[in-house]
Amino acid sequence: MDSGKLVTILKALADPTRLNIVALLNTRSCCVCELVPIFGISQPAISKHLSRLKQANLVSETRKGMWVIYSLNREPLEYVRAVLGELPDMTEDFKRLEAEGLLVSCDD
Amino acid sequence: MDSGKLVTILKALADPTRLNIVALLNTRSCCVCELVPIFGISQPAISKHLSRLKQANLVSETRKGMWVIYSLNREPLEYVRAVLGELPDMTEDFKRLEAEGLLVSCDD
DNA sequence: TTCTAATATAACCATATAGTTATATCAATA
DNA sequence: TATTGATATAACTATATGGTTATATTAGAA
Repeated sequence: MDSGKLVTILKALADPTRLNIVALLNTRSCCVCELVPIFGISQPAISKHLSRLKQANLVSETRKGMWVIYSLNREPLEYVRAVLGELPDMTEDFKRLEAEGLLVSCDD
Repeated sequence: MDSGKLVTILKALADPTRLNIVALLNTRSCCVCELVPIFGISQPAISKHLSRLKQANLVSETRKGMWVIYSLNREPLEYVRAVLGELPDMTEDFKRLEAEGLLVSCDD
């Protein structure tokens, strides 16, 4: 399990404002100036949220004249769904831990 | 979209240690004392992580003598997968926002 | 009952996060 | 070129987070 990539995406999603941005962008792409009045927080705050989403590859931007249009990338969402739907089998890790003496037995 | 419930689960998952605990518990249930040496952090740190997971209903505990055995609840994972797989249609919200004059048009 | 082992909670600390205001950047237009 | 409007970045602040050590709780064993 690529814990790092997954954590980046999960952290990006784990905020109500960003989650709602994702939902809005799922319906249609928006520019920054549209999102500002919707959420009632400052424009820099929205920009930072979008930057966080972009860093997780959850959104893409295209400049259109004065505006920057953000749109949703669904692949990271599908990645999360895939990993959570089929968590890795850690049996081998348990065996390795046992071999390393890291696995305490507690009679369960 | 119940943003609050989803955010609680996502925040609980958005940490490498907790994500790995979830993966381990997916393979088999563990007591706290097994997890401590695996992650190389203090017992209270593990307890706090488990408490965070429990608060999101991602794990259940049963006491077994001196030990507390933690096991994975898969329902919250399925909930996340379901929501991310079918994000709500926000078309009505866009209409409402437009009616409230909150939707700036930027010619896209 | 006393002692020991497993777990949870409290108090604390350093860093991350989400917001703010001020300012810089950049594209369109006068 | 100068100005304006949209967005990004910088600097800052308050709170949340993830770790620590110390201590309380709880169950079993002596």
